[in-house]
Amino acid sequence: MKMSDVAKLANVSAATVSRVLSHPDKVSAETRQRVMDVINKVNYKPHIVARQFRTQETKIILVVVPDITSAFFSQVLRGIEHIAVNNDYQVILGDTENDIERENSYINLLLQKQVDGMVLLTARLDKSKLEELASEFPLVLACEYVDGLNVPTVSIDNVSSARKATEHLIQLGHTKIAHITGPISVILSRDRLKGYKQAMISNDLEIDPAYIQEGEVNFESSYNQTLKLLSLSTPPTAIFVFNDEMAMGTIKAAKDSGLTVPDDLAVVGFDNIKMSTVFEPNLTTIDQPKYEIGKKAMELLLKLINGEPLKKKKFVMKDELIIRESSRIE
Amino acid sequence: MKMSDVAKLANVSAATVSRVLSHPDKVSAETRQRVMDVINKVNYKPHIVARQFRTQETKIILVVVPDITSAFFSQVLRGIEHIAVNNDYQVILGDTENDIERENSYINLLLQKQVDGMVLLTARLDKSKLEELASEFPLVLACEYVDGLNVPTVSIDNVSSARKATEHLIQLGHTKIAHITGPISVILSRDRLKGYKQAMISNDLEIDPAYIQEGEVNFESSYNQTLKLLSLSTPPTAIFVFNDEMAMGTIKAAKDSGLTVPDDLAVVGFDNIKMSTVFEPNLTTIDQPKYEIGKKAMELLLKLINGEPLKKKKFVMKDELIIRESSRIE
DNA sequence: CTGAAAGCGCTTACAG
DNA sequence: CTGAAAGCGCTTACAG
Repeated sequence: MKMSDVAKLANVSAATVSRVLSHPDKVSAETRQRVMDVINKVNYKPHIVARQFRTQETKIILVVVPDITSAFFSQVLRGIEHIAVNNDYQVILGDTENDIERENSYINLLLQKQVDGMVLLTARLDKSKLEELASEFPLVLACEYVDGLNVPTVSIDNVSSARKATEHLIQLGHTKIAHITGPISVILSRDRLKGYKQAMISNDLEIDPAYIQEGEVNFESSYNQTLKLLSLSTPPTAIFVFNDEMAMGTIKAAKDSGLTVPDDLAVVGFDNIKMSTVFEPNLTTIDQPKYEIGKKAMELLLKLINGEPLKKKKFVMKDELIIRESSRIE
Repeated sequence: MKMSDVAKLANVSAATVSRVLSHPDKVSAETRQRVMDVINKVNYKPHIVARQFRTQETKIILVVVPDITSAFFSQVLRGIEHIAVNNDYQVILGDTENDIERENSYINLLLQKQVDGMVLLTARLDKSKLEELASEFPLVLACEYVDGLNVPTVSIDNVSSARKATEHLIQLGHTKIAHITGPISVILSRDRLKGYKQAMISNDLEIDPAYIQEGEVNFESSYNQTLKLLSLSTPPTAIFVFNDEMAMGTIKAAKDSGLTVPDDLAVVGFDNIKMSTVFEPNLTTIDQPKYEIGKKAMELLLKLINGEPLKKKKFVMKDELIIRESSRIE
């Protein structure tokens, strides 16, 4: 059943059926009713790909995620999805599993016009490549970003939030504060490290190079790096960790080493994923507005797609230090 | 830049360019090379929607998930995605957030031919509606299923695994065993409840109606239901809980009530999500082969799409009882 | 091995 | 308000 068949049954032209569906106000009430009756009777559904082809827009956007199983990104994704669906866009999921090759390959969907735009939740590609792409297609970065890149970006200020997290530990009286970073190739890791260093320096605390350990973004890696830190001749009394899942690994390592958190070791995580209030001790962490980041990113993408002007390109969302048991002194 | 432009530059017809891209063996090596040179030089990318329109297949499948932020479903999704991407399919994400209306609306993507097939990870719709849909479109159910429905389905045997979980508690000597179910409108909840009852009955244990509490699929709900159970005049000494996240809520409630797990209360969860080994005490649980379920479901969907015959329709994957601290007697 | 031609099912500018 | 016609960019059956 196609549009011309419906047209015949309703004694109108295909053009009129199309109008009834897409611009009902351009059709007389009487005709509209007659056409709608036929549509309902035969349960006609327009062939969307034909429409996409004709209008040259797919009403599909692509979201590229570094890890779909992450509690953090799935919340951002939900924010994106809500706004997308509310605006009649579908979402194609691009899970890269932190593989830059896969990140790269998803760009083809844009080049081949399979999607109208793209939200990158991971941005490991060349700056020049991204810039070129953004000049040609609607593109928004969220969570991850690229230094000095002139592309719409939504994120928190990772440097200042990491500084805030570290200063919280300093205020608790800690001086031997270690930091377990994420993969240093990722800018988020470098920015959080920067914030840690700023806090240490501005409080006249020495930064022991051995106190900075690079981890991977998972429980086990942080567990191991923590054991390493705890076996130093003067182990730290507090650790700021790249994210919450890793912070749980750190706490587990402390427990397994016979230490109590926060008494023997204070720990601060990052992201405020749901588990941070389930895990014991509850995690002190930096809350990122995950849903809002996704929402904002999708709103920007819609503006780009619709050719609306953007007032500004960098959107810094509000984070918040949330103090819980893993650093609280009773 | 379109195909006919490439054709002109290479001094061939558009048909030949198309063949170079889609059936290179049907073109002479020389011509193929000449065309490829032009394609690379001008960085031509075919317009995928035009191809979709012409071939009447989109190479996109839809996955409908009840909750994208769930640690369980994101693993299933990853299995689906891997097989999809390996077969040049893209995945549109349909997050219903347990809303049957949204589940229903995603069906339009199938009716409007925007996707070649669909994997349902939630199946709350009418049996007849699903059957009708499956007769017309490639459709696979996974995780959730519908009783007596003749549609390809991948899942574990929830009844027997729930029985196994309950019997584990019985073997530990427990007789006062409660069960916190999921929403009873969902078949998974009913099947796990059935398994619980079977285990109790076949071991001559009384099933106290007050020992069966319906929960929602989240930490808080199970926390509250557990408090209710623990305040009974003869509280249970063991609880089998619908899933791991809920089991964590149960354990938290026990702790907050001054009980020790597993000594005062043994707890068994379901799914074996990653957090079940991070949470303390580690959860005894039923492992579901999440990734493999997704993989299998997508493999079946591909067969349906390609018109290959299915040897059977019901695929029961292997689950496993994993005994950890939350029920272990030292 | 290659090309000319038809056609996939819509939408929209144009004419009336 | 409505219709006739063109055309979006490919693929493929057919002919040679």
